[in-house]
Amino acid sequence: MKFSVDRFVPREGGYARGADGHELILKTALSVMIDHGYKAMTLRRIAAECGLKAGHISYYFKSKDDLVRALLKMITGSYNEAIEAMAEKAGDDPEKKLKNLIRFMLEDGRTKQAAYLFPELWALANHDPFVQTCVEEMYVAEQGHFEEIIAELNPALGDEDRKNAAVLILSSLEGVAIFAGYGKTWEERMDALEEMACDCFVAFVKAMKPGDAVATDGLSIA
Amino acid sequence: MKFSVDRFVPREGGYARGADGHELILKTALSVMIDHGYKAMTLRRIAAECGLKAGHISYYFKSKDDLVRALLKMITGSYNEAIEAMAEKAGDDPEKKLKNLIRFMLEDGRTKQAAYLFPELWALANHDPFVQTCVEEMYVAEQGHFEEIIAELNPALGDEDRKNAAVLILSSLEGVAIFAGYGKTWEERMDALEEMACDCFVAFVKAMKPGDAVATDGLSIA
Amino acid sequence: MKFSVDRFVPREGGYARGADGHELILKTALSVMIDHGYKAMTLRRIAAECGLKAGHISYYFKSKDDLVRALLKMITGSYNEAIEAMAEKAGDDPEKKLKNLIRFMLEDGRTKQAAYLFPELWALANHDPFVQTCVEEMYVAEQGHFEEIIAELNPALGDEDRKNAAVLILSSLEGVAIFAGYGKTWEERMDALEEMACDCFVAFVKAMKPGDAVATDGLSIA
Amino acid sequence: MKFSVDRFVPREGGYARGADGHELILKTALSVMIDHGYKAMTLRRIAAECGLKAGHISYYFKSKDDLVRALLKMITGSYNEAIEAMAEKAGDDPEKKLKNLIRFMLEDGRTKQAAYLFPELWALANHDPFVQTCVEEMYVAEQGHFEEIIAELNPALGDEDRKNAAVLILSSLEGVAIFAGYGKTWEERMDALEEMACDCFVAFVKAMKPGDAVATDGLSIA
DNA sequence: AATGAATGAGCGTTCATTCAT
DNA sequence: TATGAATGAACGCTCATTCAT
Repeated sequence: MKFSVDRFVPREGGYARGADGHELILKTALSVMIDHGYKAMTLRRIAAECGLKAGHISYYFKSKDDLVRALLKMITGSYNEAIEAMAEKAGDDPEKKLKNLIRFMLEDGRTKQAAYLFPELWALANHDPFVQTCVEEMYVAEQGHFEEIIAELNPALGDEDRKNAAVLILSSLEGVAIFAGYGKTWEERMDALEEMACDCFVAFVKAMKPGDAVATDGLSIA
Repeated sequence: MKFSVDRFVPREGGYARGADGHELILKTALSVMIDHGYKAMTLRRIAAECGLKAGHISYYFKSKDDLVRALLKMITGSYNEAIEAMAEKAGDDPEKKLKNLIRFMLEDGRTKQAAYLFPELWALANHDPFVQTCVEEMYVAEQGHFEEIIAELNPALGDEDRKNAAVLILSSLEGVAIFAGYGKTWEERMDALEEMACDCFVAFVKAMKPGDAVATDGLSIA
Repeated sequence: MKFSVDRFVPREGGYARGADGHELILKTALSVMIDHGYKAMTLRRIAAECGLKAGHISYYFKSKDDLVRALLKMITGSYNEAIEAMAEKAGDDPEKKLKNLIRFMLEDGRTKQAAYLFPELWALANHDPFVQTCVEEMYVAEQGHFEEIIAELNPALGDEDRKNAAVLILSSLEGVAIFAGYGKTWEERMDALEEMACDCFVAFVKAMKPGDAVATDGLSIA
Repeated sequence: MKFSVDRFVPREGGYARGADGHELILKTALSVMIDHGYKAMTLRRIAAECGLKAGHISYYFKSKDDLVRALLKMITGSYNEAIEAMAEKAGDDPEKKLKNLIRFMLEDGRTKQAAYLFPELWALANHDPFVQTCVEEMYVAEQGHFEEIIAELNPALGDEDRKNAAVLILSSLEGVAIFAGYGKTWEERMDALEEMACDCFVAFVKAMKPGDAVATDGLSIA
């Protein structure tokens, strides 16, 4: 399973004669943002790539800000769905589930979409509270998924330890995904990095000791 | 030691009137980029925050592109210097050195500068080969530093294993830094995350087995 | 018949609001160029004289260069049409036809339009290949018209003699037109100059001898 | 003898260490105007080609307008001198003198300087009374020279006839010079045009009849 | 639902000019 | 003399937006 532009579009289905206006525009906006960056995502360009005229976008979206917000909702909503879908269809073995999730996230980083989109989102989020909230919600959901698996893999852990471990793994994987993802110098190492990440984080979760969030004298592992 | 805006503007000449124009402008441009994002970094805004007029920026930088390039060189050059400085003043214990480096990177993420600047750079790099090259060079240097420490900590590792481990740790830390860095929801967890990251990655490097990049039957730790 | 600004703007569409934008803008641009020179023909000035705002010009012409090119095409196209129209409605007597053409060109020089426009075009042409080509094409057509009349007036002439005579007369008339045309010190002499030019060039063509481009022992006239 | 950039420069001679500031700047301004047109003749460009800085031009010329005026004075002054020099060293035969003058003017048109400079001057003159006066004065002097020769060649002519003939020939030659001069499509015809122009205008002057400025029933020639 | 016309603000840039040094 | 710093206006152009049709 991968995140794709098409996944962002379906909404309620039923396409009258091609795509619904909103969807077509959002889909096009997304592709412009991915291919040329947010700064190149002008209404004119979106319109041109839709086969529409610039002024017509305003019919669907009152302002560019509205469009951006709808776009963000679409993107993060789609990721939320994908995460939930993953959680449902996961098997029984918690170690396997964690590895699957790690591999899923890093595979996503190999797509142009993820590797080019997320830096834009992060940059936007730093200066736009709405974007920040959207992105945060998305990651909170992902974090919850990690927490569930970690709880299965090491049931002895306390709440805080579990949360922190989830955040560490989640954020690390995001880093690896955009650092060694699509188009990057380190892209060819991704296969090895996936295996390493699986081993590293599975071992870490297994080795964690409950009671103290951080073993002050070093972990007992090794 | 931290990276700060001031570190970027070391030279202080004996010029006629006030500080050297290039440095003042670059310093201001950087602060605008950090505080308001690249898309808000217009020549007029930089000029206004410098107390200059828009046209005067062109006196120092032939074009905005020139300014951006000089800015990039300044930023990455400064980070390169900081990394080298760290390498030189490190002690003897490789484990301590690795932990220091990990903490250093995550502490940097707690500064607004790093947390807000790097997403902008990554976004820019995806659509501007020059930025990509600058950022890459910076990370290659950091990667080299990690490799040296890893080689000391686990001398049995082969070249590829060592390189991959360095990339995994470096990119993970970048992810954690911006994910749980300045202004983010997870910022309050950063102390715990630092300790966890130290334990996780030190254990991982120690546990790595030479010969096969990944121990197929699970790591021997724990 | 005279060339006038209005002649440049023949088409009159049934558009929604007012005249067609392209034509209005080109017409205004022309009048600015005539009244104030090419260097004063800024988009803002054209817009202001149109009752538009500067940015709106870019809606009709992608760039100023595009506008200039369209303007050139309009000007030279209109002259080409006028020349053809003249050729068609000419009578039978070749001497009369030549005199008519001479008078036509010099009368044109008495209009502000011609007297002020052509020096701008020549200056532009020297540094802009596109303008040079446009202007050249226009003059080649005029030259052809002269050649036809000369052939009738002195059928014995060879190709080269005829061409050279046409170029001599055409270029001389252009010189007289701008030298003693609208607004010049010598403007009051134009009536006399027209008669003189007619006599001079008609006599010259009649007196030309075939075989050698130039009669080395002086012309046989007088 | 030709007009050349160097001819414009000598002034009072004695060059201290290279050229005097005024002269160097004017000379450079002229070459910029010829090579790139008046619209490209910016103070910055002149300064750069002089090896000076832009602000320094203002030390020599209070304003750009001052510079342009000095430049015009230099150009037309130099042409006036050349015309006088020609008049002095001319021989006895009036026909030869007229032909020499015609050839001189057309040869001048074959230089880039004349062919590129004069259209700029005419364009400027139409919108700047000072330039207009300068250029007019220059041509009045040339006209005087033509009148003298015509008086010798056809002493029976009245004042007005002589003046008009001078204007006709002078303006025609200016037309031919820039029309078939340096860099133009018709440049290769210039040898033939020189001969034709000599024959045409010499014959015309000789054939002119006194008493009526214009023979109302056609000239008696042919 | 869709377009073309129009606006106003802002962009990066260039220019002539001023002025202290 | 000569320079570097600085200004303010204008340039061509792009943008989001509005609105009548």
